[in-house]
Amino acid sequence: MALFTGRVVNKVDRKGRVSIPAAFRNQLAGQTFFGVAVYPSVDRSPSLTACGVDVLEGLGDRFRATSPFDPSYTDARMALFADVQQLPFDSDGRVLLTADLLDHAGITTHAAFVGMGDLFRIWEPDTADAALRAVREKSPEERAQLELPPPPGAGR
Amino acid sequence: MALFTGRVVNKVDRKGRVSIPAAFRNQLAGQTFFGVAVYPSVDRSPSLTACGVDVLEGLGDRFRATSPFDPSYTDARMALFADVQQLPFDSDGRVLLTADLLDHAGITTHAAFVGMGDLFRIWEPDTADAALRAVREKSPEERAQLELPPPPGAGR
DNA sequence: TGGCGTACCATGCTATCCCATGACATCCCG
DNA sequence: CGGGATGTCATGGGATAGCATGGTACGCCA
Repeated sequence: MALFTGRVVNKVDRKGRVSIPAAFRNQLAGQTFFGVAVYPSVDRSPSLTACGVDVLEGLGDRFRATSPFDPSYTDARMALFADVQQLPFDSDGRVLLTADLLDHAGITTHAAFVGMGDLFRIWEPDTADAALRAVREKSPEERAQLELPPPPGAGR
Repeated sequence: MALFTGRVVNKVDRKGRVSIPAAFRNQLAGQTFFGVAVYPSVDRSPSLTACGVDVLEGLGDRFRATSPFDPSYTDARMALFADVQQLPFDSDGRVLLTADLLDHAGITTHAAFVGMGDLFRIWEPDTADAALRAVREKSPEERAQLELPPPPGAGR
């Protein structure tokens, strides 16, 4: 499974293309879709969140098991999929970020890729630094207490 | 399998023709019917819901497993299938939206395609934006709580 | 024969592909 | 341990095919 770590800054060219760091791209090899899924971060930070499409396909399968006429899941379907762009890699491992995405993150000439485990984020580099600094400046005690998901099989 | 994501606006010409976005159309390649199934959204929103015919075929198979004489399913058969139009792609990947469908969604010159996973919706663009805004403006906490289908194999 | 619906053709644009270049980092061999 | 060779990676630009869109010709049915 994909595990994204580290922080890399790459250049965005005049066409909006940007190389996905090779370390990230290699994590995504062997998927059904050779590219990334990117969406504006849900926490309203000026950043983009990215993952492999297999994550979305797992979600899609769950909806596929429901009736296409059941209105219960309409909001969830929109919230999850409407803002997601599936960006294919070109032959050199680059993707074309849409104007919407660039605008949301305030990215102009450079993009910072920040590993977050099974996801990664794309920032304007200065903004990324500020966000990282905020996390690092927490005291050791605070960092030790950061909320983690429960381990698998934990009681409910 | 088809996974529709993102939002695209295309033009509707004087004849009611509209290009299905290539990203969506390619998801539908290799189906038994080269086109889309479209019906007025059942949640009474002024939008159309669309999917590949394979989704409906799956539904049809479930009815096929029952007796054609069993009156229990008569209403469901009518409710589900009567309002569905199967619209074939022309040689350029366009479909001809009927006056009924255009009217239901209030579409005149432009149509917004919104990905919803295994389905997508077609809206009048401004109406789509309003609906999307309503979803986006939910807090991250609310969005995390949206009702999802149960994961496969979940208890019943 | 007229009207309408359908299929086919033409065009401009944009994204995609492909190749070239340069910078590193690594590896291998002396 | 040093230096050169090799391959990967990031980046830029130009050619090409695909896509969205508009228009026209044809055929069917009334």
